[in-house]
Amino acid sequence: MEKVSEKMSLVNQEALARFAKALGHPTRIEILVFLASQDSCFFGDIHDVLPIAKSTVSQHLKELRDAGLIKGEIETPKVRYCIHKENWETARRLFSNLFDVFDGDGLVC
Amino acid sequence: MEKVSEKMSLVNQEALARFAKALGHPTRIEILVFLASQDSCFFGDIHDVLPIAKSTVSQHLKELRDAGLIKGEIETPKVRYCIHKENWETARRLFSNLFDVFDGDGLVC
DNA sequence: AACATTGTTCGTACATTTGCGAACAATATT
DNA sequence: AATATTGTTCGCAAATGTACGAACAATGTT
Repeated sequence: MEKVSEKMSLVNQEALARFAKALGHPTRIEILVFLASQDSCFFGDIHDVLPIAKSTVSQHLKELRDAGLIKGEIETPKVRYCIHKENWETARRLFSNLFDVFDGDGLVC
Repeated sequence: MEKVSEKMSLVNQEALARFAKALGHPTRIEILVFLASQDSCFFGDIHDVLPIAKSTVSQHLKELRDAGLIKGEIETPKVRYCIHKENWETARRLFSNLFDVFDGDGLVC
C-alpha cells in the first residue's frame, strides 16, 4: 500500500463507499428523490409510490437510515422520514471530492 | 407511482444507482482514486497497492469497467487502465443532480 | 520448444442482499 | 376488551457479491 496523492486524502474512502452502497439500488434512489422533493414524507406516502411490499420498503428505509442518509421519527401512529441534512451534505462533499480527483486533462487510455 | 418533481427528471435513477453500486466498495473507491491520480495505470501497479489477490483485483476492475467508470486497453503484455472520461463526467453530473434535489432549507424532521 | 511475464477466467466457499407474506408491537377507536 | 391503523421484524428462498488459488491464454525471452 503506497502513499497516495494529497487529493486522495480528501476522500474518506470507507465513508464514501458506504454512502455509495446505500445509493446503489434504484428503489433507494427513488425513495431519496421522493423524500427530497416532499415536505411530508410518511412511510405510507413512500410505500404508495413504490410497487413493492411494505416490508421491503421498510428494509430499504432501514438501510438508508443505517447509512445516515435519512432520519425517521415517530409521529404516532405514523413515521415521518426525511433527508438527514448534515450527512447529506457530507455525502455531497465526499462525492464531489471523488469526482474532482480526476483531472480530465491528464492522460487518457 | 406518482408523478415526481421536475428536478427528479434530472436524475436518471437507474444509471445513477448503477454508478453508485460500482462505487459501493472501498477497494473500488481506492482503485478509482489511484487511477485518477496516476498517469501510468497498469494492472500490476494497481495490484501492487492493494492487499488482495490479483484475481480479486481483476474482478473489481471488471465491475468498474462494466459500470463504465474505467477503460482498459491491452499494451502487451500489460493492460493499461484509466478513468473513462465521458462516463466519469456523466456520473459526476448525475450525483450532482441527486444531491441538488434536496433543498436544505425545506422542512426537516 | 521450454520458460517467464502479465492478467483473465474458472471453480469453490461463504456472506450479503433482495423480496415476500406472516406475525408482531404500539397506539388509537369503538 | 375487541378492532383498526401504521410500520417493523421474522423467517424463508433466491440471487448477488466477495475472495481465494489454480488453471489458462497471450505474448515475449531464452
